[in-house]
Amino acid sequence: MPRSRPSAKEKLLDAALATIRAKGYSATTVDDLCAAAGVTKGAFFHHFASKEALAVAAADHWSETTGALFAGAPYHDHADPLDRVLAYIDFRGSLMGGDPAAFTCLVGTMVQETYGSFPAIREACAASIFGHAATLEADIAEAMADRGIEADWTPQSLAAHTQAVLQGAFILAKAKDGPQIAIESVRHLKRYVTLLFETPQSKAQTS
Amino acid sequence: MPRSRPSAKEKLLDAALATIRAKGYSATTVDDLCAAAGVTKGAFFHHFASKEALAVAAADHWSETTGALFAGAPYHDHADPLDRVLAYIDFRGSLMGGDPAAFTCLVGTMVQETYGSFPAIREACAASIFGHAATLEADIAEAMADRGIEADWTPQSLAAHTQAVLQGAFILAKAKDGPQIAIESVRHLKRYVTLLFETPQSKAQTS
DNA sequence: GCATACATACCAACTAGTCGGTACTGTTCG
DNA sequence: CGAACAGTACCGACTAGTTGGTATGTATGC
Repeated sequence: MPRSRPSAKEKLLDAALATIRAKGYSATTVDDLCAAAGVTKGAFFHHFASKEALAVAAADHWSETTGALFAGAPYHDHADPLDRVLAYIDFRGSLMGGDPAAFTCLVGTMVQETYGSFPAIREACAASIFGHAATLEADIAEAMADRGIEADWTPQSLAAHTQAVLQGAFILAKAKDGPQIAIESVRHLKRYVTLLFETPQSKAQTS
Repeated sequence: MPRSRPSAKEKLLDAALATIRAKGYSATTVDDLCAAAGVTKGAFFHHFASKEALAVAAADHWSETTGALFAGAPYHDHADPLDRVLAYIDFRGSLMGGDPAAFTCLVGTMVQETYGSFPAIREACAASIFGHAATLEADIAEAMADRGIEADWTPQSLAAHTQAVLQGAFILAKAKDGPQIAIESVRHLKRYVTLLFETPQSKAQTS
């Protein structure tokens, strides 16, 4: 792993995370990124074939960065799988504070702007979101098995739902320009998961 | 109400809803909007002082359009307030189909791109989202009173949470480029609300 | 000497916004 | 009545600045 001083490529990727989270993909110019990274345009197009290619690389970089954060987070330490899921939700809530640009999701922001126009970016964002969701499925499945729950929903669908709540919470936080409303939605999510696993036989069915 | 043939202003606002939902705010150019509306640039800047001003007007137009849609929707007809809330959620799910650009939310998309750079747009989007959420609060409060529920959450917070789930569901739908995943999140939301009002004394507390 | 990693100068296309002008719709006044 | 006037809606060529991307040069390490 060559990590002497950060190369132009690494600086550009880090700058992309910060800048695109704050301004969005379309409004972020190549010059913005070069200025934020402290490199020149030549360096940019030496490492990335296009602005679109940088966005794909940034989504992958985001997956790696956040993947490492969650892999090392303490919520995995609980013995009970349901406790791990609930602690994951708490952990997500604990990350919410300060400026929305600092705690919201790069790929959720990017996919909104690009899904119709840049399929490659959309796919990279989808891979990031659902790849992360997949890390929850085993714990959810184990918790269901533990408690003998037979439901009309799957671990995959509940994992996806947690990401929907988080992404939606980020939008509300941006609209309100503060984290409080997002934290409240995360509380609702925790309450939902708690109720799901409390309710005997999962008698709550939906149409 | 002068509604002979649609004026340039109306055509531009309608074009803005469609185009910005598909491409985002920053990637939508004034020329795009003029072409989609079939008017010239002169007409655009005759009616709107700037692109930003159009976005604010478009958010307001969105509020009116969707406000009328929901005001006239059949979910209000249920006698029981909880049934009204659940029918609202079903109604939201029933709107999800086809291309994401056709059923996702303009203001949720716009606020993501603009919250840090265009405060006026952010405020218009926030007003739209939370104004809509507020239309649910009375039914939720009534349902709580009906069932004697004393909870550590408020009607306002549950109403906001429904919007978070919907906004997040839209993001997942865009990432997957299809409505199915969003519909599943809406089912989870309905299950949550059902469980909340089934659980006696709302014994599920969160930290 | 040769690939990699940058830097500098540059360009064609596009961008939001401007500006002088036209067409139409009433209103006023002789 | 009808001519003069006024206000609004709209047109489309234009511009100054920005955009993503390119062409070319150079420094460094193997």
